[in-house]
Amino acid sequence: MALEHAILVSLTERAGSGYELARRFDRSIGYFWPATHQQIYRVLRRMDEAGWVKHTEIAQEGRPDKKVYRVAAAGRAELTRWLAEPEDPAVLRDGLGVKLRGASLGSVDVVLKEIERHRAEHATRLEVYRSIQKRDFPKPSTLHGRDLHQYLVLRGGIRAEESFTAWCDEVIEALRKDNP
Amino acid sequence: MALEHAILVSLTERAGSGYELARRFDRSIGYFWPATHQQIYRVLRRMDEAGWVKHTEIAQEGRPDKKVYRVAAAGRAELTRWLAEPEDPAVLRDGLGVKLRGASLGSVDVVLKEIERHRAEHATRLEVYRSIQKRDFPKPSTLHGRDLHQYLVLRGGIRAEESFTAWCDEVIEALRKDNP
DNA sequence: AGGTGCAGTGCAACGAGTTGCATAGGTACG
DNA sequence: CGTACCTATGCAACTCGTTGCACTGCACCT
Repeated sequence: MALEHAILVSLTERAGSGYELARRFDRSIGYFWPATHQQIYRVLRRMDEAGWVKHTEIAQEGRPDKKVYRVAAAGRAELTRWLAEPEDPAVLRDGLGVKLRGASLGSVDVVLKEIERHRAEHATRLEVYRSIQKRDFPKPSTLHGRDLHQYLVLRGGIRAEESFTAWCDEVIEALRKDNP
Repeated sequence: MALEHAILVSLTERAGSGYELARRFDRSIGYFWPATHQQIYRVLRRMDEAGWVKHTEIAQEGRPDKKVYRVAAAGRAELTRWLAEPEDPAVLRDGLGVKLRGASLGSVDVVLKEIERHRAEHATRLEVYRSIQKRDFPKPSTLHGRDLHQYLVLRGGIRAEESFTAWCDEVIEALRKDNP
């Protein structure tokens, strides 16, 4: 599995503390692999014990000390091993589909409102992603290597949110027509 | 949370055994909420103890006995309660994004092959969904109520797979151009 | 003076999902 | 005849993810 690997990818790009990693996940890698600070701390300790990463304690003024992690040789080896290993395709998992499926057992109107709410949230995420795209990748055709990969991951997030909001629109329209 | 509720929705439509439910999940509800037989058996027992469902043991010839579950009053109440309750929007979680992000740390070529493989799998799922759509919902504009909801859920699965395969295509093309 | 929020790490308990295995009889194939 | 797959249920162990909490100290707002 992969929180280990997601962290290794992030740490290879740049060393950082658990806290910093948690914030990075909220942005970039988190589009495809969300994680809370709790998970991250636990996995960091595990990887430290396994020798995949090393940490240095850094004393700070006015702030708590922090542990900055770097990827060790064993971690790099594990990462390349994992990159070459096939992975099971992901599955969708969204309670909203279950709600829609069961809508007629409760109030269709309430479920409709819920779908509108989700649509709004996903549209907000979409706007966030689009503004990142504009800011960080204004000329996609000029990208290469790591920057290109990062851009393509962002594109995945954008496409997923576009598709989801479009589905919500289809559902909302159909339910409105059916439920006058 | 929601495996309970997914099962309640499915059982409300039609009573069934754990085994049957597992197979139903492989098809319809599983597009949005996959579950293994293990999870289903465990949750069924839990719901039985809680009085949300009742079971009848049915002896069969040439086959093992089975327990057919029906939704009880408490289960119906729980289901309508849950339907009215707001739910957190789902997040994407796909290791493929992490691999792409880290591609330059290993072999871009190997990651590209992996993406092609995922594309093929998702395309297969998409074809399955489309054939279900053709077979079960040839005239979507005539649908109402529960049938309409079921159709719209399927549409969600179709849209998700379409969007994913299109993203894979974008990635494959971009990586090929970048990696001659 | 008190509340909120940020930076920073962490424990403990729980809930959800995964994997391997066990049992058992029937059918179908080579 | 053996193997493999289908129906049918379930235990045990494990990993993964979630939630609530604890502690420190500074900055900012009202």
